[in-house]
Amino acid sequence: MRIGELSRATGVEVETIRYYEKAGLLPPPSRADNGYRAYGSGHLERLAFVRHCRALDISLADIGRLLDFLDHPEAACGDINRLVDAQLDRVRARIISLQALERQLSALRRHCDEDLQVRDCGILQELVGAARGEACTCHERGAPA
Amino acid sequence: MRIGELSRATGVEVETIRYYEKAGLLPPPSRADNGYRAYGSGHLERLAFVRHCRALDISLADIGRLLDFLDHPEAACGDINRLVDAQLDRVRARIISLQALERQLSALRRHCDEDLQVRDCGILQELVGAARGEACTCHERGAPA
DNA sequence: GCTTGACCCTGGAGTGGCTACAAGGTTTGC
DNA sequence: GCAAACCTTGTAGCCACTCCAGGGTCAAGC
Ligand SMILES: [Zn+2]
Ligand SMILES: [Zn+2]
Ligand SMILES: [Zn+2]
Ligand SMILES: [Zn+2]
Repeated sequence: MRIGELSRATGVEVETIRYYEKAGLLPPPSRADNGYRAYGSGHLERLAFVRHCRALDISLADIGRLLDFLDHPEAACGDINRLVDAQLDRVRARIISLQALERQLSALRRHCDEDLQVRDCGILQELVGAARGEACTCHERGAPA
Repeated sequence: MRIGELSRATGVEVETIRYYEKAGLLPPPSRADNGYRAYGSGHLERLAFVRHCRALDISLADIGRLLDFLDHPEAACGDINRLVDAQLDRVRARIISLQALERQLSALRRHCDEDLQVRDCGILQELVGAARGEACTCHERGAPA
């Protein structure tokens, strides 16, 4: 299988496949006489695994760790659980901070309905006022996430 | 005001302030004889505005647009409303995709409770099976967002 | 035999929003 | 007189790609 076929079989762009190889997530395939990469079904399965984990927003570093586990089936699996737990914690924290953000943006949006001059726009007035510190705590301590 | 004082007054790191200047969000301040940047209260207010918008996760490019509006108070404000609407849409879409992700990760997490050998870990088995296409659609069409 | 187009290769640059140096100059306090 | 704390510029790194330049390879069609 050449890289274009692997790309079509998995829906992963050719450049991304080469990037994963350079990042150590895909073992370097053998090469045809002309230098073209030649993949087998093991590569396809491994690439699908990587993409499935990426769809779960798992970082490439963590995917590398999971692949190491696959290569060491007799090890203890506790670190896998902890990896998934940490991922879940990150996702939940991000959801909470985005929900807070959504509330702030909704409130902001309600400050202007019509097509006014900028000087009269309630949104901009609110932003300027909040930045001055009136009723705003959000930018005193870092971004929401 | 020197850059360190502005940094302490706003809680924004010195490097970030210089970065904003290079990005065109802060006008270049005047310089003292020794070449040190010398800021006034206008800079402080503008920097606070930038940080407040960043806390709302507005991109630097959009913040630049908002600053342009501040400099043109007689323009129509419709684009401001649209900018905030687009930001809200992005945040809401991201929340929905992260909630889907949270459900998937929670379901995944339930596949292993104990400290087993990797070969028996339900999480890893589930990941491998899903990557093979058993009951998985997530990686067929791009990442969740 | 010659062209066209699809495919492949490597290596480097760009994205956003910072952060972290390196290598120097300046000021402040003791 | 000297160290610590400040300032300057410029560059490189982070993540996970994405795109491009500048080439090589190969099959089909004329
Ligand atoms: Zn999947
Ligand atoms: Zn308005
Ligand atoms: Zn704020
Ligand atoms: Zn387990």
